[in-house]
Amino acid sequence: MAPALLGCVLAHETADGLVAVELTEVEAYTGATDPASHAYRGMTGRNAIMFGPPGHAYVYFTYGMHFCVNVVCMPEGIARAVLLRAGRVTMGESLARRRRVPRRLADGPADRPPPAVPARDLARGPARLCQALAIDRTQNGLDLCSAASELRLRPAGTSAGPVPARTVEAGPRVGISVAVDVPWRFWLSGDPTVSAYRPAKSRAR
DNA sequence: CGTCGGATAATCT
DNA sequence: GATTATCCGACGA
Repeated sequence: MAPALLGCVLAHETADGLVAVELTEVEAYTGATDPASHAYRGMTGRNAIMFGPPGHAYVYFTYGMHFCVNVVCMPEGIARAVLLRAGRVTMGESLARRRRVPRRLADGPADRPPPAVPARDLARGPARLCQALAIDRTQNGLDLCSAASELRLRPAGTSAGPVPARTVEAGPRVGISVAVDVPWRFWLSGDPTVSAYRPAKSRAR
């Protein structure tokens, strides 16, 4: 499922408008067989959506300030999902840019405005992807395959043409402290929107 | 360019 | 009480 999601488009339609992101980087989490998965030790309040029907959004809050979104991808009862790690904004770029709020809000009046965010960085990383698309707890559990849903996933390629041929690479997942060698991170080879963060948290002390 | 510390709170043990 | 599927700004090369 995970590499198959590369090139697919996730779109969120809100009162502010529409933002769409073409997925360029994902990670697979296989629940009961994966020590790094939120569902490894069974169902909890947070991960319940992972145990539900496929095609739904599993959104979680982490590090006290960030949201990340997954696509549930196995039948009801089997908790497996794909984390959406990065993408390229294809629609609503100005809206996505407006949603990126600078971290320092309490600056003196003489301060210059913060530098503009490069377009390639708007959805580069799982929390930034959610920020560009305005995804938070409100979207947890939504059916991504329903035409009536505000948050929709559509297949790769467009009505104007087929899926462009691209190379997929695989490697270890990011930011986890167990199962660090399992190569379940997938990305489009050479794509500039793929996240380039340190492979593991340097919290050794 | 790379590396590092800090922010910040829900979730789980 | 510890950990966390992260990001940003500062600093040094």
